[in-house]
Amino acid sequence: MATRQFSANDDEAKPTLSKAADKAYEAIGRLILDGQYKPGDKLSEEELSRLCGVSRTPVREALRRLEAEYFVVIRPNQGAMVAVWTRRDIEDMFHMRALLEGMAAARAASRHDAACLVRMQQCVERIDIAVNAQPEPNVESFVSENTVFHRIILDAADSPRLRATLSNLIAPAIVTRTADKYSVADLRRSNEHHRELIDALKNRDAQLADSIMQVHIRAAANSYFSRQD
Amino acid sequence: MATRQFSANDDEAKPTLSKAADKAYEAIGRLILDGQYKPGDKLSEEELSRLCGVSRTPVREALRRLEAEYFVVIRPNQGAMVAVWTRRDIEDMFHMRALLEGMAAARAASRHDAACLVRMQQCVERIDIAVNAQPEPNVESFVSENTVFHRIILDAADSPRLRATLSNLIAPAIVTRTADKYSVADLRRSNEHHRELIDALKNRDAQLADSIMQVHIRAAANSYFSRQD
DNA sequence: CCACGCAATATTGTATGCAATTTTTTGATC
DNA sequence: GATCAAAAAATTGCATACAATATTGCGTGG
Repeated sequence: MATRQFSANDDEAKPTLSKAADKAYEAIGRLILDGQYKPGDKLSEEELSRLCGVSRTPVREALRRLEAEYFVVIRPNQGAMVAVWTRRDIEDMFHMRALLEGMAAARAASRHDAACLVRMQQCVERIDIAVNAQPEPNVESFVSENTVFHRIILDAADSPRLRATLSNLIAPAIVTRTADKYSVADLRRSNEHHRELIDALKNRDAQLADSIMQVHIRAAANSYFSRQD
Repeated sequence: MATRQFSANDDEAKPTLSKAADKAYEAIGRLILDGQYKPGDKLSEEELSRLCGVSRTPVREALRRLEAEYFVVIRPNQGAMVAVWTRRDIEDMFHMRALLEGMAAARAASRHDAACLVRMQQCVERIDIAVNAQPEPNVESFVSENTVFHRIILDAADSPRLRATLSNLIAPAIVTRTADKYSVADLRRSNEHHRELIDALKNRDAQLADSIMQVHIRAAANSYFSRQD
């Protein structure tokens, strides 16, 4: 749909990434994630078009997409800059995610099929491996498997609108997550929530699935904020 | 921000609507709302650029914005078409609105100031007038005042992210509302909810405000679906 | 030395032309 | 007459040139 993970593959199989606008979107997103441009930095169209190897037209389109996903802020006649997220912005996004992913979980409870549960179970097992890796947890693997897990539920919810809305909230969250490390205890508890979720879905308990998911996201928010400030 | 109401004024005072892209956005939005293009219809860039009196470049930008707001669907290399909303799509949007506007109401409960309440009270009174108009309710006035009422709460919630996300869900709802008439009973009940909301906000009861708002939106959804299908 | 205004510069916004892809038409074959 | 292939037409995607707006630097006056 509208959101990509800057490297994870998309909905439909796309033969190539030939589209210049996609290339720009991908490249700019990566530049921001990698910290080449920091929050508040100006994003010059010409500069980006040189870096991306395409003209300004697709760069502009990419910037508009990134604006819709809260990665950049565009002011008329003044160009784009990397969005600055306050603590409250991030809190609000966690809060909204909690509500909407809770809704997704509730819907998934009544719509999922057996294949979903199997795939979710596999995710949980891979997350276990990532968490228990020595000498320290494999955070990268954790994050990617966690993303897949949530995506399975979102797909099972089978609501294009919910999916589109949530995508714009989840993508930014990935940024913040990959940036730092969670404690091992946090990671373990997170995966416990995943197990509970699978059980709730198995029992087709929509209300419970909703609640667990909300707790799950709120806990992630707490973990996120506990370490730094 | 990203969303406009196709005629209602925007956040900041803008001297003119000189921007070609804005003009295109406005014009195309209106063409869709007025039914000149119906759901599923192809939106040719060249045709639109002629109708809007601007070149294809700003038309393309306008179409991308409208895509973000679920008004149009764009398929790569195949252009844009007016989005087709299934009943389930609309239900889902009401559901998401209920959750997020509930969140907004809860936040507003702890943040609002006196001026907010006064303005909301004025809205409610104007809605009363619209509802009781003879020989039949003034639906247009009802819709516009209702929009203002909800906007006041959203502003009081003071969350840029919530505001941006909700804007994309509310704009489409306006389309569906203006299209048909609600019963007088529905309109009255809706305004009763508004009064209850003001009371809850006055008492700084976040939980209650949340619940009332959710009921309010759900009721609107029911009214919407009860008449046609 | 600072404030203000104006010119010079740089950047965004729009129009147009060309390339790439899709859609339609046409015609040949079964 | 139907089916498929290939060419022609139309449309989207991209690059470039130009116009409009904002920013910067300089000079003048206080």
